[in-house]
Amino acid sequence: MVQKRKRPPVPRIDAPVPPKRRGRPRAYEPGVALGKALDLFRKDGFAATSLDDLSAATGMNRPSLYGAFGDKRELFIKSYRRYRDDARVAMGDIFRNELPIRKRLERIYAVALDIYLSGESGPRGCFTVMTAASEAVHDPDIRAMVLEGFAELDRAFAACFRRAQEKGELPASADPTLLAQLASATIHTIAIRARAQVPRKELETIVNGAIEVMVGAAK
Amino acid sequence: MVQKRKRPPVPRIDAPVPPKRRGRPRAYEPGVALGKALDLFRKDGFAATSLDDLSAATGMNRPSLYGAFGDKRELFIKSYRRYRDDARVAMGDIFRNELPIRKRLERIYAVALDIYLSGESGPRGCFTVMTAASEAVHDPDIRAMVLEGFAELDRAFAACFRRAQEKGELPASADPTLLAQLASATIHTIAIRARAQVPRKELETIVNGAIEVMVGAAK
DNA sequence: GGAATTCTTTGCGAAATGGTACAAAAAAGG
DNA sequence: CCTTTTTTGTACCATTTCGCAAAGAATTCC
Repeated sequence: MVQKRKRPPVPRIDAPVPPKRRGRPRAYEPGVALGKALDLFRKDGFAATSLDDLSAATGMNRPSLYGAFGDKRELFIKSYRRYRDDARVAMGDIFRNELPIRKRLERIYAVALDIYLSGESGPRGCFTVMTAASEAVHDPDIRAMVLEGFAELDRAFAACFRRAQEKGELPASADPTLLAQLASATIHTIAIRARAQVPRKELETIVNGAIEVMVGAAK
Repeated sequence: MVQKRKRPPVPRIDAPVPPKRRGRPRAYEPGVALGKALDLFRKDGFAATSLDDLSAATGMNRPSLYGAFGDKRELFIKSYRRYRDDARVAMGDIFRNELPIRKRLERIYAVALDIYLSGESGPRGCFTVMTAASEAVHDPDIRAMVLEGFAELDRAFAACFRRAQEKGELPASADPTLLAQLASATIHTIAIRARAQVPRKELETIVNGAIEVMVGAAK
């Protein structure tokens, strides 16, 4: 007995080290594949995206897709989760920051426009809004996710306005919940209009006007 | 020669009289068939609606559908035109009426909610918004129609606010164009949320808040 | 090296899809 | 009654769609 069998390396919490899986190694990275799937779904929507399209975009053939993510609907749901997670990190800092309310709103909408207008073949809009318009009607699970998405945005905006009110940036008479609904409505209208290829300039005009009404006129 | 061949009946302008067409008579009424097609497209969207579905709903078989309306895309476009025409007549009176601005907005949103929440199997939302989210991205013709729809609504709202301003219901400092964009944004947000089955009560809360901001706070 | 495991590849198949060809049917014209 | 015109009904075609089964390849475990 020369030496005890080499112990498996102590798994560090944040180790990106491949954990020595057992069989044939994957030919794809689940993360990037899911990203490609999300891109496609955002571009064409659920119904108009075929498994062949998804297969081509991810580089995985259909059985692999199926094995990794389940059927088309499950893949769509996982793509949506990914979108929400991405959006959360993109927005999170700004929502949490302690900037003046006006500055904060400006940054939020700027990031939103970046997200909605990105896309090589046309602006991709807001996936939550797109999904609400299509799949959410007939699929209860998807509907629940979309509703949670709306609610989360409403809450985040409301927290912003409440904080601003506490800091005296808004009059005591202002209603944070109401303002939040207006802020969300502005998000929704630019998301939709972006999808119809309204140019960024016009969307920014809408945003600036809305900000003016929300924090300018009320001050 | 007893009598000159009976002249074709003088065509009264609004005569619903069948004009004695030449061949086999139609087994459907184009108007109602188009209405059924519109219902389907609003429920499921373009991609998820098959010609079989359309055939079943209209009672026309596919060749007849094709002959009457052209291919699926043309049928979709004609359905959309029909939707816009219907919406115009439903909204037209209210927009033209000389009611106090607040009353007017209340009525407009009430009618909008009726349109968006109707539908036997779930609320059908706003067809313009739905189409903007899906087909408008890749189809220039459809995109043009959607953009015109947005613009028309913006203009109608702006005219409302301008008129209210002239009548002294709004301060001279108010910006009708800006207010119109807010009013449209409110339309868009309730259209989307309706589609996600947010109950009417909540949508009315959003509407009331928006009206308050637009004409209440500004007064 | 052989067994076990995990993923990939090929290919199939049953169903659905958009669109059309063609004959039969129903009406008017003569 | 025969022709012409227009619409219907049936049947079909080529393609696409989703999903899966079965065999092959790459890797670890013993």
